[in-house]
Amino acid sequence: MKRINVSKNVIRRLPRYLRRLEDLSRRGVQRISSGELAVQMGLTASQIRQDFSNFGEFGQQGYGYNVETLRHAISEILGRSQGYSAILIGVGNLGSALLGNFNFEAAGFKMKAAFDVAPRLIGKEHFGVMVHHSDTLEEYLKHEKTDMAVLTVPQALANTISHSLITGGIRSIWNFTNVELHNPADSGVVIESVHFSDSLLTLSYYLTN
Amino acid sequence: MKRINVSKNVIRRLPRYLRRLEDLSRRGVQRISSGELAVQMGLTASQIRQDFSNFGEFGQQGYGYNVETLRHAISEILGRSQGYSAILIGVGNLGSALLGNFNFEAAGFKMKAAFDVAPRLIGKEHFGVMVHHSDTLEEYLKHEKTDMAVLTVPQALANTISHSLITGGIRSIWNFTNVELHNPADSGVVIESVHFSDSLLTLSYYLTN
DNA sequence: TAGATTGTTAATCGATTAACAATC
DNA sequence: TAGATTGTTAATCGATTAACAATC
Repeated sequence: MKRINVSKNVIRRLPRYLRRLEDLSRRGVQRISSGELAVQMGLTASQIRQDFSNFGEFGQQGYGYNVETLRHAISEILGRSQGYSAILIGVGNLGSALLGNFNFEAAGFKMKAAFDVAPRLIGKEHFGVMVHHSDTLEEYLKHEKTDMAVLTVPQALANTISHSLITGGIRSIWNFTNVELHNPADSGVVIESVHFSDSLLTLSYYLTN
Repeated sequence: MKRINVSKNVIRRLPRYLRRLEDLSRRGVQRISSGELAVQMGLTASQIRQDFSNFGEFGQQGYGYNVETLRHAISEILGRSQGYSAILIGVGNLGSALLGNFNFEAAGFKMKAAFDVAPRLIGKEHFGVMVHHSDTLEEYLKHEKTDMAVLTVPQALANTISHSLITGGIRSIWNFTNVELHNPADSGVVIESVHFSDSLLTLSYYLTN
């Protein structure tokens, strides 16, 4: 695999390809051409072939792509079989919703622990995950190498906890706080933010204009 | 305002500008140049001026931008004062999290009603919002012009309900189901999807590569 | 074999950056 | 006034699309 400087746009399309391929696989489709995939996804065949060619050669002339092979390849590119370890900070409504409904396993993450300050939660399992007091977070990180932290704390705490996580050696943060986290350029920590309000305001723009 | 064909990239940046300007406003900053804003946001001054120029002239030579004026202008461009009406379908963990924590008012939406099928919820207020039976959705839409529906139902129901919403005359759908909704090209319905798993897989990619 | 479709090179299109006259 | 900074035009860069030889 070459993978020299793959553009952000391409990377953002990979999960969409994966979702479509999983759907095709589920429906028993065994092969697909870039042309057909393009129609289904509202892209051009050229773009699809260009995108894939960033990572290798997955097709066959005259045939197209084997759905299962391609699905697996993209899954690997996205690192879904890496078995990353995860924790969640902030077991409120949203934190609970993620613990209870979101399939972390399917994305290749193992949810190891949760953290909160509410006495009623601490020391108990919540959706199968043990909740610890937030004060023990730094100690936890010292002993448990953790690849990803889901951040679902109140806005006021966002950067404080983010700082603890980064100095504690976390490798990435999935940020739901709607706060722009401060991340030193040299930290190497990956931050991916889900900004609900940005999304809704974008919708509002299209509604208005 | 010209607004001839504003690019998607520009539109996606607007909420970020707004967030930054609100922050500056809160901190009492009264004016800012494109150069300073660029440093704070990790963009170029050129890009910022280009972006704003899509919508009009908000600055002043030799001075820069008045924070409050600019904040208000972008807020209006995004339609935040339009007072849109909203409903939410699917009062599960995630639906509840949004009803309870997300500030719809701040984004210019009034949450009018919620829908679910669980008997324990129906007919009661949930975070100040009355929950109706999903069977009454079509009837509701006939009588109440509704600008936006938050879709937080299980995946299996996503496209069925989405279809009801579209035929019922909804103007937009904020989709949290992680399902690609089928939307007839001529429906004119705006669909904005928050794909949690796409976001996490993107994070996973950066972690892996 | 003939038809289909890939991976890649070349052409085009669009977005970002640079430059600068206008002017506060 | 001089310095600062805008809005916009021009230049550059990158991403998408088109074309096509290779080949299954």
